[in-house]
Parts: sequence; structure tokens; C-alpha cells
Amino acid sequence: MNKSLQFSSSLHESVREEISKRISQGIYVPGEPIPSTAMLSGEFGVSAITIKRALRDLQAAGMIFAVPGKGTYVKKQRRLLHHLDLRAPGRASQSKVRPMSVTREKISDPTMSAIDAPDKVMLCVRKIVLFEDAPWMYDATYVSSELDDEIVEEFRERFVVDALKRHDINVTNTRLVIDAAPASGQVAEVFGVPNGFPMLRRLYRMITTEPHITVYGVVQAPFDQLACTIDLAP
Amino acid sequence: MNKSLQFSSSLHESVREEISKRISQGIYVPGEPIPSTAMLSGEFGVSAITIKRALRDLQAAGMIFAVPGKGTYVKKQRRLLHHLDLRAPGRASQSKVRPMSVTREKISDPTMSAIDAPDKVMLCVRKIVLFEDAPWMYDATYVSSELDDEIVEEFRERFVVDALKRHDINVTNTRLVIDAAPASGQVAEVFGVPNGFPMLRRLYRMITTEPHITVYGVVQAPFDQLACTIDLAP
DNA sequence: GAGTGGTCTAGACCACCCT
DNA sequence: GGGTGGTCTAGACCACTCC
Repeated sequence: MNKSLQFSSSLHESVREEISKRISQGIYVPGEPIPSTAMLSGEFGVSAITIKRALRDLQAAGMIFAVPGKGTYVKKQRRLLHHLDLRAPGRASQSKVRPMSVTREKISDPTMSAIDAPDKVMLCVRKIVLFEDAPWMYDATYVSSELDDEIVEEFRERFVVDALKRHDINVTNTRLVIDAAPASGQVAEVFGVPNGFPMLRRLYRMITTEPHITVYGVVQAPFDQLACTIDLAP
Repeated sequence: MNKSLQFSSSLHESVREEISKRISQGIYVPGEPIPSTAMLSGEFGVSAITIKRALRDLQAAGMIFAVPGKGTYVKKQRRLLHHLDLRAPGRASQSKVRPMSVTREKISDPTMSAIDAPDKVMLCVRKIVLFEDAPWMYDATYVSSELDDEIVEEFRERFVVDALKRHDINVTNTRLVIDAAPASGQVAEVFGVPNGFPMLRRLYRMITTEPHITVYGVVQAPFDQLACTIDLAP
């Protein structure tokens, strides 16, 4: 090997650590491609496959991303903090929203049972919340399928809380579950992350002033793109 | 190929989906090893390497784990919900604690700056919180290094809030940041998860009745093992 | 000793991008 | 056409576990 590598239990780990070090040291910078696998293979004196293995692990850690046919780039780290305000939950936001779909289906996520989601067919509104024209959060909202079509139409363009408020329906109680889960299928495509990429999720149940209207949902984003903050004052 | 596989863009994805399906259908059950890579390679008619690739992705998703020399097993899903009570933050718990280390160091995690962690050498107490004798959470607590040795010693065996309370020091304000991050180094070893495995984290800053005592820290656990719940009532 | 998962390699093919 | 990342293969070696 041309370059002396870190001492680590395996080759691909050593390579990963070395590349990771170069990123944190600013040798590889966001916006510019890092050397190709062939170049790195030559420099480190290891097989191209081992390089690819190391790069794939760095992708899973959110440090880099690869564009087939072009190259591998350092990710620009920009994580937004979403503050959960106890007094104004689900506050309005100036973010833009891109509607995705409106369907009728059962809630399938097992974690939703932790907030007592009903096991019946509901109306599901999916949308993408944008920040600076890039996908920031993916939201799936479930409401009773007996709701007026008029309100449902507004769900596509607005946040649920805002739409309800326009009909004098207010949220009285919100229960949240915050967890992480691997991205699957459509969600992974939307954010351009590999299948299985860790997502930070916020599952919610909102009880309203209308006894028969309870809103359930999941909002999620790649873990390197979102964090939640909370203030607790007893 | 002997078996017809799902239609998916790549072979290892098809294999992953098929095995994933068998787990959710109960064909492969927790506690028993799934067929070896050689067996699966024969059954699906694909290379052993492709099988290993699929299994590695399923490990990253927390569905299975592998024991070298023995076999690959389905993970028993058991996720604990940690309820964040607004009125009694950092409440006492009957969990057992295993002390890990006490050092003096700077806070290195960049996310800690979101809760205004100071950039100076502090006292760091690391411990493992156990549940049914298995590692459940990993905690790193930072306090001013000028604290009495007497209190520091108690930090090893108790929760920080409890130790402080015994000295009539109470928490007046808590700020949390909840995020996800890849496991690295020692933390990955403690939980027996592969390097880079997604961890759910809760970073905290606790202001106390003693003006010069502010407690910082991070508690984290594998994403498939922990979730947080919160109730918001305006 | 046989079986297991983990690692590493050399070589090949593809789809894509850029010039 | 040359470079890129992504995929797949066959084959090899190692450390480990279990019998």
C-alpha cells in the first residue's frame, strides 16, 4: 500500500476512517467530487470493491452521496431544528407544501398503535414540505374518511392544523412519539437517499374540539436533515 | 433461479425483500437461525456475495443480526417508550446502572452547540442504563470540572438528577434536542450493533438552582430499541 | 473437521454523464 | 469514447462455533 492507513480491524474500516478524516479536515469539501474509486483504489493500494464498500458505509452515515456517471460528493451539512412549542403545537409555518396523494387506506405502521390509532380505513393525505425548494419533511396525515370533501381539499395545500382552524376546529391535545426508522420505498426516492437510510420521525395524534375529529399522522425526514428541540419547565 | 423473486431494480434488493417478507410472515422466527448464506445462495440461485449484501442491509435495518461462526438470527423486536414528562423531567427510575468511565474532556459533538454547551474541559461521566440485564441506553453526562468529588462519585451509580437532589440541588429548566446519528466506536460495541447503526439520541441541558451548576449530556440507544413520547397540552 | 459469517480480491458488465 | 458509480460473480482466506 502506498499510503499508511489507520490501524483498524478491517481494511474497509481503515479506508472509511481515512476518508472520513479527510472530510472533517476539509481536504474533501462539499460541492466538489472526491477522487474516483479507481483513484482511491490506487492511492490506498486496495481493491476497488473495498473502496466502494467504504464509500457505501459513508453514504449510510450521511457524509457523502454518489451520482452515477458523475462522481461522489461530500454532503453539505445543514440540519434544521424543529422546535416543539408546548403552548402552540403545530404552529403555522411559512414553508411551501407540495401535495403528493390522497388515498383511503388503513394505518399500517405498527408504531402508530402506541398513540391508539384506529384499525380502520381512513383518509390519507401525503405531502412534502419544502425548504428552499428542496424536500425537507414528508408528511402523511390520517383523518376519518367521513370528513367533508371541502376540508379534505384544503389539507392538500395547508398544514392540517391551519386547515382545521379555518373551520373553527382547534387542537386541544397532542400526543407525540419520536423515533427513528429506515426509509422505505417512496420516501427514500423523494429525498434521494438510499433505501434503508435512517429517518427521524414524529408520529402525532391530535384531539380537537370536534369530538369525532381526531387527526393522526407521521412526519419524517432524513436524520441528517432534521432534529427536534423541546423546552421543559416544571 | 429456482425461486421466482420479487420484481425489483436489483438482485440484492429482490433477495432482501423476499427475506424481509418471510420474517414478517413468520416463516423465519426470532430465536432460530435463518438458512445460511450457502443455503440461500442455492435456493435463490444467486451468488453468495449477493446474499451477504442483502443480509447486511437487513442488519442495518435492525431486522436481523449475525453471530460469526454460528448463524444469522431474526431480531426480537422490543422497543421501550420513554415518556418525557413535562412536569417531572428526568424522573427517577428503577433501572440498573453500570458505570463506564469518568474522564475530563471537552464536549466534541457539534450538535451540543445547539444547547449552548461550553467549549471547555469538563467532567464526563459515562454509564450504561440496563433493562432486564441488557444494555438499554448509553449516557454521557458533562458537568463543570470544579464540582465536589463527593457528588461526582454519586454520578457513577445514580442518575444525575437524583444525585443532585440528594444535595438539595434541583433542576429548574431542561432543554432537549432529539435527533438520530450513526453509532460510532465504543457505543456500537456496547450495544453489539454494527458501526454506523442508527441511534436515537436525546441531548439535554439542565439548569439548576445552583447558578454555577449546569448539566449537559447525551443519552442514546439503537433506534429499534427506544422511542420518546410527549404530551402537549396548550 | 465441517459449517458459519466476515473480509478481500480480480474481473466483468451495465447505465449514466461529459466532452 | 472515456470516465463514473452500481451491480454481480467466482474464488479464496480467516476466525469462530459446534460436534
